Amino acid sequence: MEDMEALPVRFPSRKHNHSSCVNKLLGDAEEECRRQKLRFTEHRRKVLEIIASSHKPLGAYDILEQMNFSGKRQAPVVAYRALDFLINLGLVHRLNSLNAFVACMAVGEDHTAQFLICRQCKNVGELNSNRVSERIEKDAVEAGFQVDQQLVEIIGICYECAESG
Amino acid sequence: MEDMEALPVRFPSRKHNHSSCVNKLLGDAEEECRRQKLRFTEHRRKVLEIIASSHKPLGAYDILEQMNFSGKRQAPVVAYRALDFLINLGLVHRLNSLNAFVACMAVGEDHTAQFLICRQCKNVGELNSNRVSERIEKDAVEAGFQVDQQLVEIIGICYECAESG
DNA sequence: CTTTTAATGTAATATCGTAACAGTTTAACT
DNA sequence: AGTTAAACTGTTACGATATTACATTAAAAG
Repeated sequence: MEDMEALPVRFPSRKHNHSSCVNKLLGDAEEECRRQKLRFTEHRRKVLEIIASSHKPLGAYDILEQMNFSGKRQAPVVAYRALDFLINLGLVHRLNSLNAFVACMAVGEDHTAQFLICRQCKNVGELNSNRVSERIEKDAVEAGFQVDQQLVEIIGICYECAESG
Repeated sequence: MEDMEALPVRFPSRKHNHSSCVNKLLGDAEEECRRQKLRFTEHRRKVLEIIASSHKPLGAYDILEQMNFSGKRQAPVVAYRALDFLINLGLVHRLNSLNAFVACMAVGEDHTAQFLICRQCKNVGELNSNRVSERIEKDAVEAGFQVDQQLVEIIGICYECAESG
């Protein structure tokens, strides 16, 4: 029997409002940190802001470049530390096929992120399909494997790029 | 409706015969190269041999270390060139979450490799489930995304490790 | 207000991967 | 066979990604 629930797909449209989605994410971060009694420091805020301002995946060194407030270049470890923090909070995802990072588009929804990576426009969306994650879980278990973590990255062409040739 | 076909799972048992699976793979490689009129050179053979002799993923530099025949250290690019070749032939897979490489366990079967990575024994198996790949394909298409390539890595605990505590 | 925990600054280094280019081998074609 | 084109190799250098280690400072807890 097919599961007919709607797919919670999120792919960034070309014309959506960036600043509002950045603000939303920063708000979520603050709230989450308050709840968990974690510190939302300047570095962490800045890194989240940088990542959220792009739906294209950014490398750690790209992020680092944009952290030159006060003209001072930060050491790599600064970016990596903030990224680790944000990833643990579920606010940022790492794309293993690209060694790059994107903001989460479904904060707080307890999803198993599957990523849609457009190889033309480089935008990244999330296909958070329970059907996919359950299928993986079931088949792995059937194979005698106990699943802790799933990593699904789907490379192809997004709707808008397909449209425009 | 569920698809009831058997899962073609392959997870290396602790007691399987390595040398026979290495030989099989080398044989497949030779045959495939003959068919496609490609050259199965010394480097390529050696790299395949090294990878096939381990079901644990090996980094490019691990492989390189084992290429010291004639006491001479090879340059990294030597390993990467051979790896590219073997990957294109479908004889070797790259694990993006580990920056490492494993031998294919289903040569010539036209599969969309999904990897089972045991975080205890570090062995890697293939769960080549059409149900999974079709589910991903369908849901992505439904989301307006045209899939070129799937990358699925499943991290957890294998059967044998679960058994032995 | 002191103790402890968490975060930062800084330098060095490890790990992974590629570019560029000259030289050599192999295959293909007269 | 001799010539040409394509593929592979050797070598150097470098670029990109990520972590370790340790001293210092800031924040929270008691």
